[in-house]
Amino acid sequence: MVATSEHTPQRLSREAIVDAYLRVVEADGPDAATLRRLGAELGADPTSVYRHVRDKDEILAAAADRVLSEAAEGFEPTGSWRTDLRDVIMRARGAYLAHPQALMALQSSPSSLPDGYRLAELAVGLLRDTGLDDDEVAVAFETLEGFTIGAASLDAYATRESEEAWRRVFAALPPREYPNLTALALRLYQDAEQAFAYGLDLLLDALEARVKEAAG
Amino acid sequence: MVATSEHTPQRLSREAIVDAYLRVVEADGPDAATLRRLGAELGADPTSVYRHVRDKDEILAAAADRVLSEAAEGFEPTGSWRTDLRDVIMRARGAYLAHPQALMALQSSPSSLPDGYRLAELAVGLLRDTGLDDDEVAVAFETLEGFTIGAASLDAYATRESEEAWRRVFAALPPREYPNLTALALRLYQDAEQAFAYGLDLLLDALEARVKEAAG
DNA sequence: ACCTGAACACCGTTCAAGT
DNA sequence: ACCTGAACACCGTTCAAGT
Repeated sequence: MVATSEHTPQRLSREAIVDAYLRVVEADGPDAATLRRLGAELGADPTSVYRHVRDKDEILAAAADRVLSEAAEGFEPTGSWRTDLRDVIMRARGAYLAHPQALMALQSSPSSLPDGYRLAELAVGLLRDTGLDDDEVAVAFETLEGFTIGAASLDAYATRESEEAWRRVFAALPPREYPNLTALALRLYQDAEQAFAYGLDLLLDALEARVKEAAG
Repeated sequence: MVATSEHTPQRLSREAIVDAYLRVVEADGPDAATLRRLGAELGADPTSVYRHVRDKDEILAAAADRVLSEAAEGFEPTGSWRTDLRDVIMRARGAYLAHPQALMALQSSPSSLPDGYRLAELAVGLLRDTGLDDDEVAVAFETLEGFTIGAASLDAYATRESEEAWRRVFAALPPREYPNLTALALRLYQDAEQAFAYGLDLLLDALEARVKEAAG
């Protein structure tokens, strides 16, 4: 019966703040997650959170930690590096799609997340399993990271309307100067998930070819 | 001697505003380009620009148009789709690295740039030259677009310090739980340009293989 | 016809005051 | 020990007033 943290009924905590942040983003998108809105969500003054976190970036980092570690939950390796790497990357994409702002904030202020880097650890491990040397593993990891995070951030902010708007913009260009873009316009941006999978499989194809060539 | 636009010595114009925007970003980065700063740069009241543009997004779109069309200047096709596509993509990367905010703003509000889509037109044309069918050309274009824009936006905001911070974060993780990430930490983020080129060549390798396989 | 400047509705954040 | 609320230094933007 120690319960030192029990006898003061603390209304706020880092965990509650992260809960509120994730709830707001899932309900109304990343732009709705202002500190004033978090205060309302927590039934507290907007500035109360500063008792528990240094600044907003710390909330985003804590949220990123939770989202990333949840995305890694239940991963089961099959033994095939290609299958497993594809799984890991699809999980990372899901995390970025759901919480682009929290995850992107890590880029500008790298921080040491307690559980958040399991997917990255898995990806690096699987790349090393291929037998490629560590210098190539490093750039291959950066490639997959850039493609995954980059494509996901574009897709996270895209809507049915913005995709349609792009098709219209391209279709409306002067066909003399833009014969290919106008011809292709209506085929573009039909299915972001499928386009990502196509690109990812291209990258995995090429990596597999590099592995065979290095082994042969 | 018509000169209808001459007899009123207009201090501001869309062109002058875009000039000022590009100058500020090149001097002090995208975050410095506030409307108040643009006003100071133009020797005018911060709100004067609203006489010439609807909102800030319109300034960003006009700047994107200029940056993109300049990036396409001087392109000379060699006749090899792979060589030319690589050139086109590297030019697009340069534009995104220099003005990430202006170019990224296009994503959320697609607009019909007068000259800005020449690189996109070239990329689509080169992909069609491979002989792949138009549905595959569409997803291949989206793949290259996502990789190029995504990697460039990450790289645009990265600094020597943030890269070093990431290496330190990964190196400091508990090695029992993160054996691969800690082992690889110091090899990561050494040269963004080289890592991008590696990834781009992987994608081009895979596309070339798809072309051969479709032809054979 | 064009520019100014006060004002508005937002941000994240600080700090003295409350309980 | 924790929370409040006024206040500050910023944003982009609107609109009546000036020349």
